[in-house]
Amino acid sequence: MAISVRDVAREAGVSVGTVSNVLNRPEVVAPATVTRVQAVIERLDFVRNDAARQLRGGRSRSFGLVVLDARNPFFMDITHGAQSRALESGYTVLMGASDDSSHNEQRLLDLFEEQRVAGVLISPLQTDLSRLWKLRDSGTPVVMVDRGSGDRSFSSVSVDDVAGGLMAAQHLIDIGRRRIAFIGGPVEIEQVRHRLEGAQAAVSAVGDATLEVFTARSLSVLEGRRIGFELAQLPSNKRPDAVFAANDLLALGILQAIMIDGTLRVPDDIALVGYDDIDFARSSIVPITSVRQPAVEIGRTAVELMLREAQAGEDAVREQFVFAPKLMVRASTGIAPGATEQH
Amino acid sequence: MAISVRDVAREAGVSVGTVSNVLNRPEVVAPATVTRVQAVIERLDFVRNDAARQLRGGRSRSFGLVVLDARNPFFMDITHGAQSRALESGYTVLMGASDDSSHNEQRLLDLFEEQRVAGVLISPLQTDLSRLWKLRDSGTPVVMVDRGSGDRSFSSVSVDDVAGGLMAAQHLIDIGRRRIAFIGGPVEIEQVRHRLEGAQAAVSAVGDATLEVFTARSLSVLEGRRIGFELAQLPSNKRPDAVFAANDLLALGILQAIMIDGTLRVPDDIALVGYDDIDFARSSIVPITSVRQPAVEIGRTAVELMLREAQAGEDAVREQFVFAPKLMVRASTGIAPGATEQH
DNA sequence: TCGCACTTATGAATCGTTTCAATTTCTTGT
DNA sequence: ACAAGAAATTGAAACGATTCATAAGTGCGA
Repeated sequence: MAISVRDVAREAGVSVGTVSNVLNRPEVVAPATVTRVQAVIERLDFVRNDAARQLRGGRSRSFGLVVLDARNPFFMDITHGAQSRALESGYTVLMGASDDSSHNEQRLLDLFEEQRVAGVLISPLQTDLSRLWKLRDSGTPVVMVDRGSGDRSFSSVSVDDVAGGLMAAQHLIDIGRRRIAFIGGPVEIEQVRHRLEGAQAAVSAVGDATLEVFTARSLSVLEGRRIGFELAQLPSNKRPDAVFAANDLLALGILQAIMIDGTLRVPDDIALVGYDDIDFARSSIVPITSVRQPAVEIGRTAVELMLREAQAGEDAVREQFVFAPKLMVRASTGIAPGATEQH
Repeated sequence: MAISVRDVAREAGVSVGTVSNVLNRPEVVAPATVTRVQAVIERLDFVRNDAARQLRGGRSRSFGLVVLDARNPFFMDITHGAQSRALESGYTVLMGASDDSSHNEQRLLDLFEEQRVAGVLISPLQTDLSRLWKLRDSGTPVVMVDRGSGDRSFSSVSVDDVAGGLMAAQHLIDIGRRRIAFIGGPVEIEQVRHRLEGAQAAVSAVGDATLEVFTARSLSVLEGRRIGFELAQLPSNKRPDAVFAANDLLALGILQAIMIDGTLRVPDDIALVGYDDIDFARSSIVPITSVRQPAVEIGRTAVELMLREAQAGEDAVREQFVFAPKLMVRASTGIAPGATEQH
């Protein structure tokens, strides 16, 4: 059924080796031959079989990317950045989501290993990195995304989450809030823990400020809504006057719940800060103050480090790239609605 | 370096054929042998080489999915649905975005063809489907996603866009609007044309209603914002009193522009209807009335049809699955903000 | 005319898995 | 104890592209 190099070779009156050369290093083939073979390729609709190519070559020309949540615009942007950088160097990106389940994470890594991907970019769920060590030992370079490599044993691209958490909480304190709620989870996610850590640092530096932690089961709009209703129903003497959500999806859900409930006003009764600064944070009912992370850049840089590491081979230098977060202040912490927003 | 079936066979004292059987049909191998071989596999950290598998098998166990815009939550949801259904049957989904460029579309299809994917799911950009015919002729089943197959030559999963456009415009007319603007593009996208068609039908059925068309360069938030500013600056006698945007991203952008500009109120001065009903439509500054499409279901169903078609082989029955759209009315066309929204 | 260097082309070996016809081993009933 | 049939195992062939050592062809100066 399918046409192979052999068919092309026969039809063009050359050997298979020559066809392969026309495909991969035309400069070593006589121009006339190149033309003739290409004509036959065209005529027969020959399409290279990537599996055979890969089998012989040992490695594929794809990177595997494991994100925490494929439906979160933040990770979409990372993926986008990674794809575009990879494409520039002739690579493809296979993306999969672990969706807060380390079982899924394992499955994806197994899958990528079977595919002999040229490298794995991962925003790991667990603190246990042994699987990643094993992966690298078997010859697959690994780069951590949106997560630093504490001991510098992996290349990584991350944003300083402790600093981000700190600036979020500090901002709430600066606008006069004292009963702050941190909403985030699952705690397995390092990013969440770091943001909380930063917030705690800011709060404990102020005598009369308190930080109450609400654990979320996932970083989703739905979960945010659930918790938002819970908050809205608290008696006013138990209710926080500010919320710092571990990501924008949660923040959006919380905001929805508060609006639907209707008894509280944002930011008057409750101020709200999110994290990631996804596009939709600025266009929500009340535009949400959020900690910005350069998602597309993170994706691009991760692939960049990957390419370097793949090039260098065994004795690769591990690079840790850390971006600085930036607070985007909007109506949910006090800027009047309708006023020109910060960019 | 890497362990192969041969190594496992040697170590376990069996033939390679038996190792393969343990991997693929353990029921034909004696239980004791299965155990022994599996132990060796475990011990040596053997990982199947998918390329070799595929080469021998002729086809990969992945489907290729081409969407119009990977960062649009609507397509994210389709992807999500497709992934989850595919996984249930042991398949993987490779997703790529054409981003309004038929060049990208071609590149992706070429890539998928080289990979010998088990099938291609595509939301095609162009009306010219010859590439898809060729693809199918070469043995790759094709299913159209979010787009009907007019002549029933392909299996497809779509939503009745004409009906959707009609109900959107009809709703605007019902709430008393007469100067309606349709904002959408590029016109190459069939979905956009159909939605416009539906809107035109609704408008032309009412004597004093008019429909003005603004062509967008892309279906993005940014483009929506550009057009939104344009609208906001029109003198009141030239300004539409209602906008029907071809998707929610555009609608969101338009809304942002109007809010930033600050001279107009939604829905009082301009009512707004979007399309797709992405999660973020209901949590925007003014919750947006939108035409709902069951995105996750579309993805799942597309893979379902794909599986059937792949199973049936040559003489496959082409099925056209058409979902009905549903109007979700929210504040941007009049429901008081804060009131409980429709679900 | 010969020899040397250089350009082209060749085709067998290779990658690692799966398949399947052939062979060996095990059960059973008599 | 033996034949017949079932169960388990074997190993060579095949998938299709790439590589590389080798061979064939060309040009040119002596």
